[in-house]
Amino acid sequence: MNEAFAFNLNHLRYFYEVARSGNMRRAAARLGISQPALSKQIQALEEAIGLQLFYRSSRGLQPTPDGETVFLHCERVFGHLRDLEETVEALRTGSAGRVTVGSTFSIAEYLLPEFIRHYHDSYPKVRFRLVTARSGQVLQALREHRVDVAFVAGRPDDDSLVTTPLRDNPLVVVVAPGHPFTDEDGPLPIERLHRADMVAFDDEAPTRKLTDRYLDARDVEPRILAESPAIETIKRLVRQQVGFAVLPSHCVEDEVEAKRLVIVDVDGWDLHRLLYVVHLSRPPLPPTVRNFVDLIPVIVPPESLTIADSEFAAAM
Amino acid sequence: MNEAFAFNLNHLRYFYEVARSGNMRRAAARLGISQPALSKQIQALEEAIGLQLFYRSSRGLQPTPDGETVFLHCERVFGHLRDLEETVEALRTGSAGRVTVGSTFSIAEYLLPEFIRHYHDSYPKVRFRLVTARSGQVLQALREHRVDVAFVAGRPDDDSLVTTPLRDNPLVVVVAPGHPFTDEDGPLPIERLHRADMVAFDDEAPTRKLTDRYLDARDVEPRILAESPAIETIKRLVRQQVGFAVLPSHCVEDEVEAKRLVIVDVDGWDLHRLLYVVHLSRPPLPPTVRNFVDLIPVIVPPESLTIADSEFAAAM
DNA sequence: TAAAAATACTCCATAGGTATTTTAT
DNA sequence: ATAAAATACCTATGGAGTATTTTTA
Repeated sequence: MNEAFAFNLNHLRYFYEVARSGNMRRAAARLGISQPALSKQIQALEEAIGLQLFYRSSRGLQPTPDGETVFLHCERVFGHLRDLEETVEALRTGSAGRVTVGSTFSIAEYLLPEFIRHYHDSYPKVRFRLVTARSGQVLQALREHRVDVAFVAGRPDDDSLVTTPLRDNPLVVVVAPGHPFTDEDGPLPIERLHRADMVAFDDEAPTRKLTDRYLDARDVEPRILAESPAIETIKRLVRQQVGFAVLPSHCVEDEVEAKRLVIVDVDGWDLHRLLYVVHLSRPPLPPTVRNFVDLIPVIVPPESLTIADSEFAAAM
Repeated sequence: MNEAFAFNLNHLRYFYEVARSGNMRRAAARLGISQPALSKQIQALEEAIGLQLFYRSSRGLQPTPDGETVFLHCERVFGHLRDLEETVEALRTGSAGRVTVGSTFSIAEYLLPEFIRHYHDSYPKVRFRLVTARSGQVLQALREHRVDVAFVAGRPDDDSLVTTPLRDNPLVVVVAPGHPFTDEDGPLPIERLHRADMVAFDDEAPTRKLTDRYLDARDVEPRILAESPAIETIKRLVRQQVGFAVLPSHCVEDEVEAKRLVIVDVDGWDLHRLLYVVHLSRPPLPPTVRNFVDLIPVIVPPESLTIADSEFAAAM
């Protein structure tokens, strides 16, 4: 079945050192063991593999031709073992390896590139894999070890997970320039959203659920003309004047800057959620991942923490 | 100085098997050890290299990314170790390796090709190295392990050597066709060699010493016109009518057959020596060499053994 | 609750140590 | 006579066993 090796690594190390020095006393000293111990192990090796490996004389030991052959093989085996040790060392220090990140689409698009670039400056040999999905799926991947660390919106209620608040992430009402909401003088009363045309995430998306909840609590029920799981699609529809949308503010920064979208100042609007970095509480994070997580610049206004968070958790 | 490895081969074997089967119980069974023993060793390995190698769950174990990396290295290391084991196995059975043969010029030229071809039929993967020198040098090479086996003329008196008679090897008087010795009607009286022109080995050669002794004992002293260590040179000189020579009979077979040399029937001529296969009594012969020696076709007429032999030994 | 791994403990095989003998030049 | 390896004998470590507990799905 699964045969053990006839020899072990110490046998080979000892043999190698004796072959190199041709002298048991010296070899034993270099190996940090006694001469008789070494002598015995060399004999044990010869016995185990059934070959005479040295010519003995009163001047020391000289490898036989068979010994020379074994010697060459040892060099190759040791070479690979040193490779393995170096790899292990790199993995242990986190200077090499791979980090698999799971993230929602929006975080992957708007925050991760910066985090990865930042980390990469310090650890250029570590490679990245990115898995994007909705928060729930990302967390499932985390639990199944398909990703090392997850970026999600809202704190998952699972004590096998370690969650760290990452960003306060306001959801804002956006419309295209020229939309009736933009005519308003002063803040838009929230009632104006009632029955208004809206473009929304599909109803699996946590953001959609959160938004529905928030509007419902304020007796606002928009007319949802279009649904999509893709932010880019939603933004495009809004720009086509299909309706308003509620989107994470960081996802519309560029368009607002370019005046392709407008954030509507809805009276009393205060919809937040927190973005979280999440990893498993056990086993301990591998060093690469630990380093990555430690280098993420966390920016959370302290006052925004509890309320928005609990509200979101309830919506999950 | 010379650092031990943080792990041993069993650690790697165990890890490998667990990673393959994802199940300690099964892996332990395949490895022929108990589950707790395996569990402990896997933990010891993780401890030793400082990396978490598996995700544990109640459904078994799954390698971490670091574990996967180590796994790939294991495969390479095991590949080389299997190579080493196969090589050792081949050397042990004698099916591969190298035999270094030391031989006198004449034996190397006239007998060895046949021996090697014969052996090669059974062991095609074994390579040969041939070292040719005079008997004394060949035996010295044997003592210093520079050759595995020696072919020499005459039994060396050294009880660290094992000698096996190989061939009875008559030394014969040869001349070119047309030489005066060939005019004789019936056997040539040995006195005719006295003062006759002769081509001889140089005076370091054992054959020369033996011949000198033999002739001297019979009060014959030829005039040595030319000396050479090389048989081919001597034969060429004889064919040029420079004189007669005393040569090993097996060295002149071809020329006698082709009538380029003639063996002279000297009255009462009876000069023999034995050719020997010699190896060291310790250490035991490596299998390749053992097989080679065992396959040498030894052909010695029993009656020729003792006398010729002792006479030669005295001449050494 | 069932299936798996981890722990607790006991035991023994063996690698290694010291003292000494043997071997070869 | 000397310098080396081999042997004899003892010790202790760690790898492996059995019985049991812990964990998680």
